[in-house]
Amino acid sequence: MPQLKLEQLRTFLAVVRVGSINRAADVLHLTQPAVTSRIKSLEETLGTELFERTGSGVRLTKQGDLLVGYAEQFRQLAELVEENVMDPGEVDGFLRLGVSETIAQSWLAEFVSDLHRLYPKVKIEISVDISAHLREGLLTRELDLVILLGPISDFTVDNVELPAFDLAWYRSGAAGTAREAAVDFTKTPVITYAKGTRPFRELKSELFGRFGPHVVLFPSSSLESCFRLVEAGIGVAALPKALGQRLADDGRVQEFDPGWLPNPLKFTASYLGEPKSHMLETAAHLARDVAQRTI
Amino acid sequence: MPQLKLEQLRTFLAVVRVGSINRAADVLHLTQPAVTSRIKSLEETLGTELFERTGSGVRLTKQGDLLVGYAEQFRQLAELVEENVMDPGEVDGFLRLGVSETIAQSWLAEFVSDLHRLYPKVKIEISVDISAHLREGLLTRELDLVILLGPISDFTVDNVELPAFDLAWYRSGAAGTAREAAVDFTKTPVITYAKGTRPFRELKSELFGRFGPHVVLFPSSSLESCFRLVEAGIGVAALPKALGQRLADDGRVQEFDPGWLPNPLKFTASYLGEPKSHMLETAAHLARDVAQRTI
DNA sequence: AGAGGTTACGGGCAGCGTAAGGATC
DNA sequence: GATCCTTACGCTGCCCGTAACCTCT
Repeated sequence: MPQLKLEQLRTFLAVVRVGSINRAADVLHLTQPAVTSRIKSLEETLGTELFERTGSGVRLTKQGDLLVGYAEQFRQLAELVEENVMDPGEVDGFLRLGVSETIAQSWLAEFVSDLHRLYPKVKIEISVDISAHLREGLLTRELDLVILLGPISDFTVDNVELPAFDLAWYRSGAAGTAREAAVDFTKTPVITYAKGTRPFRELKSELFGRFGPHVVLFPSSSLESCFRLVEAGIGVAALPKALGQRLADDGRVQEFDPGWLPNPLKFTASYLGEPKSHMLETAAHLARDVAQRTI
Repeated sequence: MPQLKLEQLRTFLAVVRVGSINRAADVLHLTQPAVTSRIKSLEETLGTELFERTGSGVRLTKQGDLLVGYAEQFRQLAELVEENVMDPGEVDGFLRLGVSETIAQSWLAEFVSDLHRLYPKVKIEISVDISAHLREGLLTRELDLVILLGPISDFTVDNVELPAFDLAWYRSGAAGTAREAAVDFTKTPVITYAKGTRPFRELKSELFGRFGPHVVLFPSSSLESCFRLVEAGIGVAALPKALGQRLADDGRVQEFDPGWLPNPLKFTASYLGEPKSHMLETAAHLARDVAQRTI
């Protein structure tokens, strides 16, 4: 009785992609019975079973496998319409955005603001986490776009390179600190990014190479805390100039030059190439533009 | 807010094809406000005007013209799904069928029965009319499939040739009629198909050539009436053997051989090639199969 | 017992038809 | 005034979420 609906096909593809009705429901922001119902009604209009219901999850039947190809083509076509005839202001959907804290502290607000202006109907969900978790989230399709210490070396992922964050060494700006006193890295704790992050690993390796294993590292999962610790004179830190400059101007911390610096932090905006989404591409490039404008 | 829907695109294409919301409503079996509403909602989801509303009808805007191409592709894709993954028993829709009376009197019932068995969910609407009107109906898209004295020489039309109806001469079977008496075509009225039909024209031309302008023709728009008139002894007629045989067997009419016969009646099952419809193709070929089986 | 899927049921909303209201020729 | 499209409005039916149930590991 009913006709084929694009919504059914999109739902079908989501289920195929994640291999489970339950997880598809999450991705689609629906309850699980709703997804079941959509699939059932699709099966009814086609007069065919699309999935075998096994005990643990679903598996495509022969007919279902056949439909996947057509459904993908429908998707592509809808994508083309969105790109070429649809007013971007009318594009609707969700964008689950994951960002590193460095980004959150610098130009995230401006990026989200611009993105919202371009796609006012798109709901943006923001998660701040370390790059390793963001990478995981992207690959398991829990996130759509991640801005992290990239690139992600996976052929399913497209990476847009963002301008790097130059680092600088900071120590307390308190009056008691002699401005010219040299910092002894074997005695002063070095505050840095959380364990498990690339900057942590690189800095640790660099410090070991230069000063031996006796350096003391205070990793912190909060950038804000890092600056607080530096300000309080607990230790020194190599942190993004883009974030430290303001505090240095206020005299709360001061920059110093021990003669070497960790590498700049190279971020990428990364997203899955399949299924192709023009909005995601645009958003990733918008991130680059905003970053260039801001840094 | 809403997503693109195939139904909207189908409606859009129908409006584009017939150039009017009113006529599209007829074709789609909807009221005219319903079509307006669908188009408006499509325009809203795209954020673009698709039609310029002139006083008399609608005209495509630039954006609308752009969408037509994509909508056609959606249509084709949906068509492919119907052909390849959909159970024919689930195909839904309308089929406006136009047939000549000769067909209606012979194998129409069996054809419709078979068609309904193959596509149980398709609503079939039957019109019986002369071939000229059926041709007109097809070209104005008021009919989807016509079975008539074809073919229709128009490149937009696909014609499937059906087995021809052989004719035979019939006169009354009443006892009073001498079985061997020769028929005088200049004295006996010749009953035949309605004015404006091809058999009428051909027979008239043939009779004039053989017997001069003094022959008397009684055209009738009802085949059943033709046989009644013959049976009552009003005149003679060249009518399809497939229809006359039964009456001859009953002795109500009798076949005779004046030494010549009009050409057999060649029918075709004809339908518009665009938009492509697998169901229509199948139906046309089914008509041929049924006819071959029956005649 | 827990994870994954289906069934049952109530409520909200989209979309249809009827009817009335412009606009253009 | 006729034709064509839009707007207004009530109603129906679809589809979602909640909740309970089923079935495998």
